[in-house]
Amino acid sequence: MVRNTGRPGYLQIADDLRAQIQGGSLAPGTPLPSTAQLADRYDASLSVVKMAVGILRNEGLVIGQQGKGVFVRDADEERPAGDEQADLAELRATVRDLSVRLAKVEEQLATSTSRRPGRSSR
Amino acid sequence: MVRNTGRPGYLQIADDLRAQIQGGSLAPGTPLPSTAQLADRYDASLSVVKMAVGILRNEGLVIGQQGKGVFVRDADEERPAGDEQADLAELRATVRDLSVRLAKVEEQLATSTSRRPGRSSR
DNA sequence: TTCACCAACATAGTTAACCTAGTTGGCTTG
DNA sequence: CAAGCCAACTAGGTTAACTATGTTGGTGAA
Repeated sequence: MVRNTGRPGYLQIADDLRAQIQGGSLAPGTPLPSTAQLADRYDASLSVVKMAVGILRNEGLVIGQQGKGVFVRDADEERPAGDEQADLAELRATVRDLSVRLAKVEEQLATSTSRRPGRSSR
Repeated sequence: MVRNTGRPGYLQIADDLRAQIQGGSLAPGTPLPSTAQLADRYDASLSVVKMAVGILRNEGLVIGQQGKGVFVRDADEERPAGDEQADLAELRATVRDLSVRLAKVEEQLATSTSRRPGRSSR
C-alpha cells in the first residue's frame, strides 16, 4: 500500500485513516481494524502502524482502549467548532491546576504505600 | 529524569521540552540538544527521545533539519492563524492522561482503605 | 450454575539495531 | 593553495522483540 513517494509510511497510513474518519467511511464509535490487521492491509510493519495510530490518538481523532481496540471519536467532541479560542486559556489553566494537584496526590500515595506492598505483582 | 508517575516517558520529555519552549528557556531559532544529548540528559533511550521530538514536530513547535538539528520555531509564524488544532490535541492528550491517572489513584485509595490489598482479581 | 483459571488477542510503552541522508570540518592529494 | 574525499556528527525512518496490561471467551471444578 504505502507508495514510494518520499512521504513516510507512517504518515501515509495516518493520512489514509484520517481521511476515512473525516470522510465518514469510519463512523464514530466504530473500532479501527486491529494493529495486526492494519499492518497486513497496508503491507507495513506493526511499528509503523502503531506510529500512525499514535498520531491520530495524539490528534484526538481516535481513542485507544487497552485490550479492546481503537475507536473513532465523535466528531462533535473531537472538534469543537466555533470560537473556542477564549476557552482555551481557561482550559489550559484548569488542566495545569489539575496536573499539579494530581501529582501531589500521586506522590503522597506512592510514599504511603511503599511500606506495605499493595497491588504489585499479578 | 523521567519519573515513574505512570505518565509515559516520551510524553514527559515532550512536556518538558514544550514547557521550555513556551517558557522562553528555549528561544525560537535555537537548536534543541541533539537526540543523543537529550537521551543522556533524561536518562532515556534514543527511541523515546525521538518519539518526544516527533510529537513536538507534529505539533509544529519545532522543525527538524536533517544533518543539522532540531530548531525551535517562532511561536507566531509557525502556525496559520486560527489553527488551534495542535493546541487542542495537546490539551486533549493531557486531559486523557489526567483521567487515567486519577482513576488509578482512586482505585488505589479504594482498595487500600476498604479492602485488603487483594484488588478484585478480574 | 457459578466461580476460578487460562489462553488468545488487544493496545501501549520501551529498547535496540540498522539504514538513509544531510552537514561539517579536517586531511590528503594533485 | 585548492579540490575532493572522508570521518564524524546530525535527524529521520523502519523493523523486530520484549514487557505490561486490559478484555474476552472457553473450560473445568466445586
